[in-house]
Amino acid sequence: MARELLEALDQAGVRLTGPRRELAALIARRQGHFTAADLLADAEQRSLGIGRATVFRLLELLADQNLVERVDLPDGRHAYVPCEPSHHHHLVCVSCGAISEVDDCGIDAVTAEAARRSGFEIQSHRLELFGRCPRCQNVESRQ
Amino acid sequence: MARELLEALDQAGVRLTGPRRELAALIARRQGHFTAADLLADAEQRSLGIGRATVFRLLELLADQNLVERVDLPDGRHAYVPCEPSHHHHLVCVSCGAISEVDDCGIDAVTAEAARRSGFEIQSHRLELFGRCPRCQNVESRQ
DNA sequence: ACCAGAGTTGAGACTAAGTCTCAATAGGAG
DNA sequence: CTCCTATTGAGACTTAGTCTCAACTCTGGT
Repeated sequence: MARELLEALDQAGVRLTGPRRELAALIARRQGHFTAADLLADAEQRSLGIGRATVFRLLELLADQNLVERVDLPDGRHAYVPCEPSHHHHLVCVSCGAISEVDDCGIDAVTAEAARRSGFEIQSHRLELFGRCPRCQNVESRQ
Repeated sequence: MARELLEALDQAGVRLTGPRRELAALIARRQGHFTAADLLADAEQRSLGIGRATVFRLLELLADQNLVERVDLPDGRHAYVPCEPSHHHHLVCVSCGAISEVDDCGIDAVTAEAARRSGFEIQSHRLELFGRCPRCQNVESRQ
C-alpha cells in the first residue's frame, strides 16, 4: 500500500524523497485511523529524524490527493484514514479504531431533501458513523 | 434564548453564577456558529473578566446537556452551535456561518444499510452539510 | 555522470486551542 | 445569615499545527 501512496504522489508531480517514502511505509503498516502525533511517534521511535513539519506537510499533500481523509473523532481529536480517492464515508470502530469505508448508499437523497426544505445550496457533506466492528462485538460477547 | 439556556442549566442542577449568566447572554446574541475563541473575545471586549477556563467549562456543560453542539468546520476548526436538545444535524453556510437544523430525514435508512453491509454495530453518527444559505445565494446572484 | 536550481527538509520559534491546579470567591440550601 | 461546596480567574502547562530559513536532495537537462 505504501507503493500506491508513492505512485499517487508521483502522479501529483511531487518529489519522492526519503522522508516521504519512510512516512508512506509507516502509514501503510498502520491499520485504521491514526493521528499526526501517532505518525510522529512512529518516526521518532525508529530514529528516522523526520521533523514535525514534514509529517504535517505530507498529510496535507495526501489529503489534497484524497489518499487520506481527515476524520473528526467523537472526542474531538483529528485523525487520518488512508482510503480510496473516491467520495465515500467512514465507519469508525470506537473500540479498536478500525475503519471501514461506506459508499453513498442513499445519502444523496437525504441531502437533496435537506436542501429542498432549507433552501440551502449544498456544496459538500460529511458523514461519520461510529460503532463497534464485528471483531470487537465478538470479543465483548465472549467475555 | 439566554433564558432557556439558564433554565436548562438550572434543571441540570448546577449553579447559576454571574459568569454563566453573562456567557449565556453572549451566546444568545450570536447568530449561527461560534468558536470558543469568539466567546472569549466577546467577554474580553466587554471587560467581563471571565477566564478562558470558564468559557471552556461552560461549553462543555452545555454540550453535555445537548444545548450546544460541537461542529467540525471544513477547515478543521471546532465551532459550537446552540440548538434544540433533540437529535438532528446541521446545515452550515460556508459564507456567513448561518446554521440551519435538519432533522433525520432518512438518514437512519442509510446507517442501517451501512451496518448491514459492514457488520458494524452503529452507535452514533454525525452528519454535517455545508453550503450556501438562501440569503448568501441572493447576495451573490445580485452582484 | 554531472550540474543547476527548484522543491523539500529539520530545527526550533511561534501561535492557537484546550486542560489543569489552586487559592479565593460566591451561590444557595437550610 | 451561615456554611459548605461548586465555581471562579489567573496563569502555567500541554498539545496541535504553522512558519521561517538555511541546508540539503531530487530530478530533468546536458
